Parts: sequence; structure tokens; C-alpha cells
Amino acid sequence: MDIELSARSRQILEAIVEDYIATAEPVGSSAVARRHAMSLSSATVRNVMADLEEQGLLASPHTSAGRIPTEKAYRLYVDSLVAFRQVSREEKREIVRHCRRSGAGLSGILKDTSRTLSQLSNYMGIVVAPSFTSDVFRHIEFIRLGHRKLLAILVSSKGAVQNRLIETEDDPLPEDLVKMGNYLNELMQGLTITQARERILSEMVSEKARYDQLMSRALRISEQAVTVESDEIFVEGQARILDQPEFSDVSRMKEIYRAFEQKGQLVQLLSRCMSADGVQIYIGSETTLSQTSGISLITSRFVTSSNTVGMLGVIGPTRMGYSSVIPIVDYTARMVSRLLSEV
Amino acid sequence: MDIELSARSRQILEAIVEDYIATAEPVGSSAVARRHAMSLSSATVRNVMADLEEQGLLASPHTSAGRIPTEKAYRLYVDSLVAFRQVSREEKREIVRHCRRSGAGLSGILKDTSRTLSQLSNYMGIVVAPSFTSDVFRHIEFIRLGHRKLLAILVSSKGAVQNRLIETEDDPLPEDLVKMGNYLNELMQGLTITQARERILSEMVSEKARYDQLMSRALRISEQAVTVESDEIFVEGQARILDQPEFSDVSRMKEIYRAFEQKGQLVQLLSRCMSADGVQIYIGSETTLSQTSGISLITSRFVTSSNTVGMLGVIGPTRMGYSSVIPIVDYTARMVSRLLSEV
DNA sequence: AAATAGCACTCGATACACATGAGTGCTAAG
DNA sequence: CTTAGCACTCATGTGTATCGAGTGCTATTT
Repeated sequence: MDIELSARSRQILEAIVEDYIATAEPVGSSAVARRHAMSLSSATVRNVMADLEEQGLLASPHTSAGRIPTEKAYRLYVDSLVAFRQVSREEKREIVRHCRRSGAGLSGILKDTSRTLSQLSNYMGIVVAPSFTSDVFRHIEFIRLGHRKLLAILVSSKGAVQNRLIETEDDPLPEDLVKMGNYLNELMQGLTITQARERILSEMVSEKARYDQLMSRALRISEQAVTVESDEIFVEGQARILDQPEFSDVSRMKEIYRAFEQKGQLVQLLSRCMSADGVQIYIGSETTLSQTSGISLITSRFVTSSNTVGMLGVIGPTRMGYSSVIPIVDYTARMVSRLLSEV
Repeated sequence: MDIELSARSRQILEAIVEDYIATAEPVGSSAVARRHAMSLSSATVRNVMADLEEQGLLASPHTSAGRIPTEKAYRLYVDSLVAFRQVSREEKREIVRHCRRSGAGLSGILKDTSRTLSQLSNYMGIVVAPSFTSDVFRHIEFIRLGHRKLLAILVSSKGAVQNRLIETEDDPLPEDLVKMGNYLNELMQGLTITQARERILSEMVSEKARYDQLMSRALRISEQAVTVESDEIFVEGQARILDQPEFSDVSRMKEIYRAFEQKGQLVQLLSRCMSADGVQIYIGSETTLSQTSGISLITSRFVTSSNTVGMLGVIGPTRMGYSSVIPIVDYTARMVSRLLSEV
């Protein structure tokens, strides 16, 4: 691409981006010259701006308005920003404070985290729980609920719990339930949920299972139990984005809320972020959430003691306070990782 | 109150309410005369409307606009509507279809229900899970997670599961955990969670507990476990209310989303509805959700096999299609009750 | 006495003209 | 290469005129 920009152009672009982030209004040449007083006349700035527009970094809503940054400009801005990340003292304290306070299990911690993110950033906070399937199996237990109905409870070593209603062909005896539980606990000890599932499947076709009634039944039942549902997602602060002036347009907002309505989309979007380490930034159409939405996403992974991976981040308008949000997300991810690895 | 209305006035009021519900625009005298062609001139209707306004049933946004119903008018309208409730064939089929499909435990059913409500009504669907505390205790189980950290799993006879992280003073031996579990299961068999809690508290001060180390420890730990958190709430279709023209005003919407942000308010509001049987209707300020919001709420209780009570309903604008939503809520509540009593 | 027709009046909504000013692009001079 | 100057553009705001839906009141009809 055409990344060759003079230092001056770069500086001016940065000034425009920051101005626009701060005010949400098109910035004009004179504003740049004045505010960012680098001893240049507005005319000069104008020339530079024309160049930048040429290169697709700026756009003008109409002839006699200032310019606004394009996604490309944000991208450039963010990339050049990566160098200096830091979180303010108070923010650190705030994050730590929130982390310390929350004690209600894994779900509780993550829910609190999404709230913290929202509060600190003033945008929407989002947390995706570490995929249960890569958790290490800890315990399985069956409880009889009624005629041919069992409740299977599956606990991971991190304390995540999944429960599942299972219909059986017949009613197992209570002592058989215990035996089955013992057998399965033995079988899956030390494996991840995914591995456990594979183990069960392979065991089902083994010689032994053919002849042991109880065992084969246990396997059949547990196979349902370890088939885990979709990930948990915590979203907090949806109302905050209403404060952003660019969403004062009603139709725009509708679009966004619609997009979030089915969390499925979010999951898809976020699973992409899982793969890479460090803070990831998706700007505007890069999110594939909605073409016209003008939404950006800043995420980071966090890890747990058992090396499973979750995702947390902030969703806001393209015109987002990147310089403050990026370090917040970064720091929060680290804190959550540390907190979870203690458990 | 001044409920003395001639049959004609009542008819006209009804026409106005229905017109307004359909169009969301102030209705004028001639519109009523024409549409609801009861062989009256617009002038006559005007006189009646003036009377109705006198009585606080109508209001005019400004001099030369039509009239819109006040909350009082809606109230009257709804009360007189109670007589004829019925659900259309397709809706019934739809509701039943949704109920049948959802199989993923209690939470799953309720979540699906809230979605169904939203889809059928085109407003916001909401379901409050039956309070766990009045459920019958079924099983308690402890799992060691790490140093001085236990996970307590509490299962009700209906299959609702609560899990709680507990910090202990020391690390109990595995076999002690089992013993403690057995003891507590015995102790709380057949009680509701609330009763179980009381039992534990009373047992803690008993003579025996003083001398049995293990037992007293079990009681102390379980006391934390049975202290249950707030109810589960399922809200679906938040974006739908954006379609309502009265919320095209941005500031209005903000207010509403803010109000919903902390579900606490909702809980409070909804717990009121638990007490009475049948469909409950709260119009506008009767909801106490927000003075200016113009929000109405239609709810009904549902019951489970163990006689615990949950709540489901629809939230929409005051200008809501009461005549169709009321039967939907009613029927859905019945269906869910039936579905849950099967379990 | 109740219902209706007629009519003046109100007031939001719509449209148009005009002024304003921020901001631009271009050109020519420093 | 920078800058001053200037004509031009165009969104925004304001004032004014018009329109029409809808009302309230009064006189008339049934």
C-alpha cells in the first residue's frame, strides 16, 4: 500500500484523528493549524489534507465541511500508537479493585469484568468465557429427577459447571448411578472435556463395552453429557453507546441493536480473536459485524491455570478513544489471567 | 371515581384507543365518525370527546391535533377487554411448537419462552425463573477445587442447579467431604431450600454440633452454599421496541435502556406480580419503572410441579396491542406451567 | 334536549427565500 | 515549498407565507 507519508503528514493526520475522536465533528484546516500549532498556515494544512484525501485517509462529508478520518486512517493511527501503552494509576487501582471484589465463581468474575470494562472505557464491555471444552475434566455426577430423566452435572477443574437434562431408555437404580459415576470419573480423570468426549466415543466401540451392560449404558449417557453447548458471553453497558453522538441517528442504532440481538454473530466474530496473542483491534468493516455500523472492537485473550483461553474486550464506535481503551483492555486481560490462574 | 360513562361514550373511547394503538397518531373526531361509522357526525363525536377529556380520559397534544388516550383510558379499555380472550390457532400452534422444541433444562426452556413471547407479541419478552429458594432440595455435593477452595453444587428437585465457590479455613480430606455431603443430604431431604437453610441454622446451635467436629464444619460450609443469589431473568427482543414510533425519540430510548440496564429494578417490579394469579397488567406509571417512559407490562405467573412460582410476560409501550398480547401471555403461562409440571 | 351543520380560529407542519459562515480549491506572490 | 488572498460551495439557521387537520362555539334542525 501507499504508506509513504512524510513525518508532517503523519503528524497532521494524527491531529485530525485525535480531534475528531474528541469532538465527533469534521475538523477543518484552520482548526488543525491553530490547535496543533506547528507553525503552519491553514493553507499548507489544506494542501496536506488534500493529499491525505487522495490517499483515502480522509473524507469530506460535503464540500464546505472539514474532513473526517476513514477507517484506513484509524488503522494507521492505531498501528502507530501501539508503541506507548500505559494505564493510569487510578485505572489500575480500579481494575484491581473490581477483580478482588468479585468472588462468585467463574461466571461471577467474568460478569464483573465485563462491567468493569464498560465502566472504565465508557463503551460496551464484553467477555467470552473460556471454552468449557478445553477445560480439564474434574467430576461428573448423575442425579435422578424423575421417570427416565437424569440430570448430569459436569464440573471442570476451574469450577465451571455445566448441567444437562438427559432422557434415558430406562430407569437406572440409584446404586447403578453411583457406579456409573465412579467409572466415568475414573475414565476421564485428567483429560480435557474434548479429550474426554473422544475417549468415551472410542470406548463405546471397544470390546469390553459390548459385554458390560452397565458400562455401555454409562458411556451412552455420558456422551450426551459431555456434548457441551455454546460459550457463555457477558455483555455489559449496552446503553452506553447511546451516548455517542454518531448514534443519535435512530436507524443506525436499530441496526446495531439488531446485530447484537443474536449473540451468534458475536461469537463468530470473537472466536477469530482467540487465535492471536496480545491486544487485537478491529476497525469498522474489519469487524464484519455490519457494513455501515461504524463499530470497532478491541479485544485481548486471557488464559487460565489450565491454559484455556477466553476473550475480553470493548466494543465502541469507530471513533473510539483508542489510546485509552487499548491499555485498559490489555491490563484487564492480564489481571484476569492472573486472577484465574490463582484458582 | 367517575366511571359513569354512557354506552356511546364508552364505544367512542374504545374506538379512539384502538385507532391510536393501530396508528400511533392522535385521532380526530372525524376519523372516529368515519371509521367507526356509528352514524354520528363528527360534531357529536367532538362533544363526547370534550367530555372524555374533561374526565381525564383523553388528552390533546395541542389545539389542532386529535386526541390521545391517557393511561386512565387504557386502564378502562383493558378492564373492559378482559371478557373476551382468545388466542388464534396459529399462535397456539406456535407457542406449543416452541415449548416442545426446547429441551435444554429449565434455563433453556425459560430462555426459549422469553424469545417466543417476544416473537409473538413483537415486543419484549421476559421470564423470571421460579425462585430457587422455594424449590425442594434434592442434592448437595462438594468438590475440591484447590487450596481451601470448594465448589458446592446444589440441585433442586426440578433440576435447577446452583453452584457456589466457598472458601474454607482448612482443607478437608476427600473422605470427609463425602461424609459431610451424606450428612447434609440426609439432613435436608424433602425440605425446600429456604427450610433447609433454617434447619442448618438451627442445627448449628444444637448440642450435638458442639461436639462433632465434622458435623459443625459441614454446617458452616453448607450455610454458605444455601445462601442463594438473586433470581435468573431472561429478557429477549430488546431491539424490538425500537420499532415503535413513540421511541424514535433518542432521549426517550436512552431512558428506557438505562432503566433496563440494572435488572434489579425489573426484579423488584416483577416480584410484585408474583402474588396474584392470572394475567396482570400494569400501564404506564403503574409500572414505576420510569415516570415518563410510557411503558406497559403484561405478566402472568406460571407454576411448577413443586408449586414454585415463576413469572413471564411482555414489556411494550403503553400503546400496546393489549387485545392480542394479553391472550398470548395467558396462554403461554398455561403452556409453560403444564410443560414444567411434567418434569 | 339531543344531534348536527356551519364557521371562525388555532397551531403544527411544510415550503421557500435569504443570509451566514465555516471550509474548500485554486492561483499568484513571497 | 509556503502562504496570502479570493471566489465558490453548501449545510445550517431564520423569517415568512401557506396549508390543513382539527377544534370550540353557536345557531339550526329533529
